[in-house]
Amino acid sequence: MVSEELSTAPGGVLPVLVGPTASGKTSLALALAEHLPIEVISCDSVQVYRGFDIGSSKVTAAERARVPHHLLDFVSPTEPFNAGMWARAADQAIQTIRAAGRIPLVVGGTGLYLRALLHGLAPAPEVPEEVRDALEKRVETEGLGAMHAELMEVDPALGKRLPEGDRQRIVRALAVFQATGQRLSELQNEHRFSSERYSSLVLGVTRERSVLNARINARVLEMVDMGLVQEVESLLAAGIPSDCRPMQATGYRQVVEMLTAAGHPEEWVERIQQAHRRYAKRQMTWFRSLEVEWREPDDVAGVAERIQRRLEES
RNA sequence: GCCCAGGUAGCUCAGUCGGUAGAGCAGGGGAUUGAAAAUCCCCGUGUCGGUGGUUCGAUUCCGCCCCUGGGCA
Repeated sequence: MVSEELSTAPGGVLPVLVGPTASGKTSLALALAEHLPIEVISCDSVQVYRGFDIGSSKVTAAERARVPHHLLDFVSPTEPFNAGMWARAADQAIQTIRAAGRIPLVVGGTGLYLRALLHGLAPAPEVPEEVRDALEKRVETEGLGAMHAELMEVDPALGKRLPEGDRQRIVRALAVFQATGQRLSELQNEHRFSSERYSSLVLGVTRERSVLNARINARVLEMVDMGLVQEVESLLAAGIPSDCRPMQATGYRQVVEMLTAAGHPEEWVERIQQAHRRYAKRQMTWFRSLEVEWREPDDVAGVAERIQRRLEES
């Protein structure tokens, strides 16, 4: 429940590269390394986990040998992890890279993590798992409606804002109140992502929707060829529970369902492709709300120059 | 060739006792404050197969034609 606040603002411009899944971020980042002394900080909520490689399109060992990557494989799949922890780890990585005289480049598509890094999070604590588990049980026995009603009692502002179906946020808000006696809405209102923790340059790449969809479909097929199912099977065999965080992620969840389905798991590949397409759509919603400077995915020289120029300005 | 059942949204279908239509899925948009690849919210005009007829009015009733599936020859 201890939380160092995310408030320090280290100097220097922080370049960031965003884009939906399969848009070509990784190749662009790798190519950029030919022009600039960059090290990549992965901003990805699944790639942080050890063993979740194929399904999360993690860069290969060979690629990592070419360009140093940070914040990959540093969390155990069963360990609690969250945006605040990621942002703190990213702060560290940025410092380390800068201390070595190199350029940190944040690359990824996890909107909340990026926001947490650039603007911090409300001074709300992490809540003990037990508190949340207890609330989850109550959702099962008493129903979500009752939980929402309770939230209306303790934190009406947030209760009004949250739809009755938003189980995750309702539980979170109640958990914060139980653990600290503070209303999450008040903590959030003080914060509002108003401060800039870094002066950043956010560049983005994407593709026309139909092209992106085709790339996503192809990439999922590649994952299957590379052994996505075997990856999941061996993780499960190694004792990683099927209900842990990363097993809920796009693609992994569908494979788990396919492996455990009693009926006929037909068309599971299509379902994974569809899940990724939908994910890309949600990612785009994050990026549209950011101030993103959009670039062509193959414009390596142009992007390198833009980053260079911005770093010199500061 | 004859008989039957269908032809309505991208798909599967519902429906209109005659007043030009709506669900699921697909798809799209949005939200997002320590689970975020998570969790949630919103969005349904389409020659109702074609064409004639009856009618003030036809996607709906009638005739013919076309297409699909099934049955009989």
